Amino acid sequence: MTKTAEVILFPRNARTPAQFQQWLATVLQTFQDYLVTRGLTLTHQREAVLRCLMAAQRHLSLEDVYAEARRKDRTIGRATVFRTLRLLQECGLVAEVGSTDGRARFELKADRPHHDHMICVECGRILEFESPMMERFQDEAVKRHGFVALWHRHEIFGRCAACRRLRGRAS
Amino acid sequence: MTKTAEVILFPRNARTPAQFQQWLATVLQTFQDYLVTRGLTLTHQREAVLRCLMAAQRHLSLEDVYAEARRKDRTIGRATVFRTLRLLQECGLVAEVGSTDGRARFELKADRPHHDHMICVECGRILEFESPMMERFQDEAVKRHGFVALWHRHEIFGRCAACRRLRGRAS
DNA sequence: ATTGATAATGAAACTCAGTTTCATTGAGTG
DNA sequence: CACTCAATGAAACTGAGTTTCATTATCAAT
Repeated sequence: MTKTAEVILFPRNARTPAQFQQWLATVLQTFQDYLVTRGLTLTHQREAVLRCLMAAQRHLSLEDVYAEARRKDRTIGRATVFRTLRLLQECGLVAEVGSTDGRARFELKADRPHHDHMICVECGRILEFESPMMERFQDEAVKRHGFVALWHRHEIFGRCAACRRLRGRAS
Repeated sequence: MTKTAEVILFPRNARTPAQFQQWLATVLQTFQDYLVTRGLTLTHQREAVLRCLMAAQRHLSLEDVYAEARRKDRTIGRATVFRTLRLLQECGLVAEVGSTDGRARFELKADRPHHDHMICVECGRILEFESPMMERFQDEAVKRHGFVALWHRHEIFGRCAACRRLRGRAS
């Protein structure tokens, strides 16, 4: 299987600095609210991890977040990043997404409405797409089986337009 | 409203012994054909791994296959099971499916038409379902982005009807 | 401020599924 | 038979993920 070095996120919708601040405040508040219900506090390390994810233009792995956070604070540890990512997943702010290199990657769910992923096996690029119709039929299928969905993962692996143009259609 | 045709395929549709033999022969032939193109041979160990997967009534992990194969042949090794599973994936006979316990699990793709999975986070049960409508909208989305799909993974994690009845709706 | 309780932390150790190494076996060919 | 090379299993290795543990930070109650 192809070993891709990096997962690239398609550029997110632009945000003005003011919009970003607004968004930041909201998300931080959400996180803090969750922490409070657990008797925990929003420390500067926890905030740093969340800020990394919010500023990132791509899906980050634990190691990515660790390296990035460490650039600003030499003392932050892997363990804290790990534990914070777990907290963020528990409160629903962050989700793990698929990757082609065996490392878990994370994205902010609060960022954009629900979307699925197309992952290029050639270059590792991740294309995000929405399909309300698919969501609808999924909901229907789930209900039909008496199931209650908590989260889902829909990843299509294949070859993106750019890679097909470059290398032709041959496998 | 369009009616989606979903089918619960687990437990799988019964096969008569004769039908099973027919199926077995076909699948083994497919595997051997692939091996030949690579200058490899269908050894009894490789056949054993494939037979385990075909006989199984559930999704097996590497360790499951190893234990099962070892029941019949004390000498078979983990490494061979691992390598055979890789070969089976390469030739498209087998696919990795999601799990809740961190161990990769495998299923025969040749067994049934394409289907997606609902995975109960409580009991780990996997419900398989088809939704042609979802497939259709997926194809559409893929085309729209100039993507060519090779395979995909659609897993819905949640709580199955039985577990909800048992434990109530509380999280 | 001082104390005591407890949350939080980072470095390092540990886990374990997954993967590779390597010496040996086996199957096929000339 | 000798030669080649695929195939194998045991054991060693890998590395992302996770836990441990000694230390530090926080904060409430003196």
